[in-house]
Amino acid sequence: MSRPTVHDIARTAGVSLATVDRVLNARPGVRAKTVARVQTAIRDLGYVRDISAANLARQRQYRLAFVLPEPATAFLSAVRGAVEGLAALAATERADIAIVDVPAFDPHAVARALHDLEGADGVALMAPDTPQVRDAVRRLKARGTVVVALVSDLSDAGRDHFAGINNIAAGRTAGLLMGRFVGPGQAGSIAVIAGSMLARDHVERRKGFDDVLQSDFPRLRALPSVEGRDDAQTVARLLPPLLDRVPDLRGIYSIGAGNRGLVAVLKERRLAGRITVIAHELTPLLRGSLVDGTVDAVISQDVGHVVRSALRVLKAKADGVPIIAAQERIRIDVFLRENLLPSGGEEA
Amino acid sequence: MSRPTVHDIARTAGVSLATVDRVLNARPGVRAKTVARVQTAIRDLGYVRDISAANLARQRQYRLAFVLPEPATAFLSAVRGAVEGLAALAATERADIAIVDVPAFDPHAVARALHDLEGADGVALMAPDTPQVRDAVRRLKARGTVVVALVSDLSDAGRDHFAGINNIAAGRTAGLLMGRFVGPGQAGSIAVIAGSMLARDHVERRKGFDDVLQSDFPRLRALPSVEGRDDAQTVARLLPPLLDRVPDLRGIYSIGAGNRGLVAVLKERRLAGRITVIAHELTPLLRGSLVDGTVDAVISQDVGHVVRSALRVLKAKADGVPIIAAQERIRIDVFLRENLLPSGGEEA
DNA sequence: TTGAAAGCGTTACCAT
DNA sequence: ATGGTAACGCTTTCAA
Repeated sequence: MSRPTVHDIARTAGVSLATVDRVLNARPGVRAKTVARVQTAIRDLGYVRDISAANLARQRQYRLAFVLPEPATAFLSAVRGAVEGLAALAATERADIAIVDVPAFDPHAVARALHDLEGADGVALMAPDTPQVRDAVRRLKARGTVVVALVSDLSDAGRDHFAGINNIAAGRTAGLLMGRFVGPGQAGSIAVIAGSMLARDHVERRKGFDDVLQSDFPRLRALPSVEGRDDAQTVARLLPPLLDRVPDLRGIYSIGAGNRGLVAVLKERRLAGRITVIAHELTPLLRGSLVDGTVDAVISQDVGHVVRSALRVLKAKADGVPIIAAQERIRIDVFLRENLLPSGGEEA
Repeated sequence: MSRPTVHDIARTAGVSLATVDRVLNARPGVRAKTVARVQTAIRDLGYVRDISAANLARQRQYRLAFVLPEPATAFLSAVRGAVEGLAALAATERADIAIVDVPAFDPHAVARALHDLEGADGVALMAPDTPQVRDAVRRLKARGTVVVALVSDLSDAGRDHFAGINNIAAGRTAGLLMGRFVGPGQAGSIAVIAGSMLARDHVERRKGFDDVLQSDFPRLRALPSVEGRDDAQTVARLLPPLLDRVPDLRGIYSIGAGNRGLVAVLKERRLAGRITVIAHELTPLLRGSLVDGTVDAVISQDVGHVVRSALRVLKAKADGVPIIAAQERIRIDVFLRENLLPSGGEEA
């Protein structure tokens, strides 16, 4: 025997297909008694609905958008690539996904972009956690659009879900590796490069890092953040003076992007391999730097996962069906020289 | 306008639905000229097939099996859980998944089990890489069944695909972490506990571990493997005499299962936190051991990924459609105290 | 409150 | 070599 269908239910309950459908979708216009009869049949037969067939018949189309910052860092390009790939697939599954670019670090531009997105079923958003952004998100939500924060969280009130890693834990992981790699009982300074302290993910990573260093490696001192604006040029300009001032440098923690600048400085000063360097997001540059020993560890998140998770949540919340929380937890990946995958860090 | 359908193709090409279908599925019985006309229409309209509708109409049922060793270790239970979960989902997608238990380390039992699986569309198999197993696999394949090796590889001739991590790289990762965690320039011995040297994954991990220690940390000496048979009791029995003989022990590398025995011995001897311990597979026990500091790092593979990947490959190969290699690469996960996820290590 | 019948996009059988 | 038509499991419109 194969799986029971709506026809089977209709037959055993002695009603028509239409009535079965009404009960199945909790639509009104059915007597309580009839509902009960159908429910019984459903239970007895162990019926489970064929989602594909349902969607086929329903012809549902989801209107979704991903809002991403510009200009693109290597990491953001990877995110964009993942979204584009998913958009192609999602088209098959009745979802239209638009990508909207917005200047980074510009809350007003984000607000404008969100305004234009009125009427969408769902929006995934990577933006600074500022009042303007939160207001715009609230307005969108009031219109019935589902909003998911991507990679960098927005405060609870402002979004329906967060798709990304726990950035405090990511910072703690970096701190633990830094302490252990520098060596037991070693003393010295650790330089920290961040993109912007407007970016909530950066703030959180810094906090986690500091916490672990303080509690577990008190002889290591984390210096104040250099703000590199996620830009290689800026990092290359700000880092050397810092290095000149710090005689006991044991490591560098790069929280955000602009790592090309960092790597260039390290090589120029012949520091590559002589101090412990930890950075975020497995870009091609950092992959190469792991291989040649310039960087010791990369803390990462699988952009494919993040984006797919955001899409799943967007669809689920748009339909009002519950999400499986455990399934949407994004792992904090640790990459070292030896556990790099042959090519892209992608999977499914 | 919505997406073009077979009807649109039929209309613009001036043929019937049946002919369109023949072309779409590369079935014979269509004049080259007609094929060309249809192809053109397909291209012009930018047609992409609706998989759900196709599957609905096709009513294909896949008969699949996962062959797993008994008795179950914690890791194997996780694998089984993942398969069961997937089986529930897969039922929705027209796949029947059976789980077949086979005594571990018994190649003949595996061969018998495979014999009984004749007629299946696909089999995922976790078994020792021995001649009997390889022969049985070849017989299955001759009957048209797709065979995927799971977690532990079978030599190339014997299977269609391997779903699992690169175990040499996993061993190298363990070696790198061991060397760096023990500390720069430190000398001493590392004990190695394996399950069985019949298990190909264990052999490969050992090799990778040794290679890195030799090349990058020559002052660390890896001792000959203790064979714990993946059993806590056995490990607890064999480990103490070894510890007594080694005065300069700096670390322990546990390649397989039976880690409850290892942890017990470490605590009894008050070694917990005093030597570097690295093990495989994020079981509840090892998760707890990371938290309390008994174990320093766990190299792992996401069983959910492994199992889903095996299923995808099984279906694809059964249908003769190509797989996307990059998508089926399983990551080597590194878990430390700080990057543990709240609950199960599952995701999607 | 209920039912009949026509779709959704694809495939498959039976004619021609 | 090609076409007509009835499925597949579900939803939806219209009528009763």
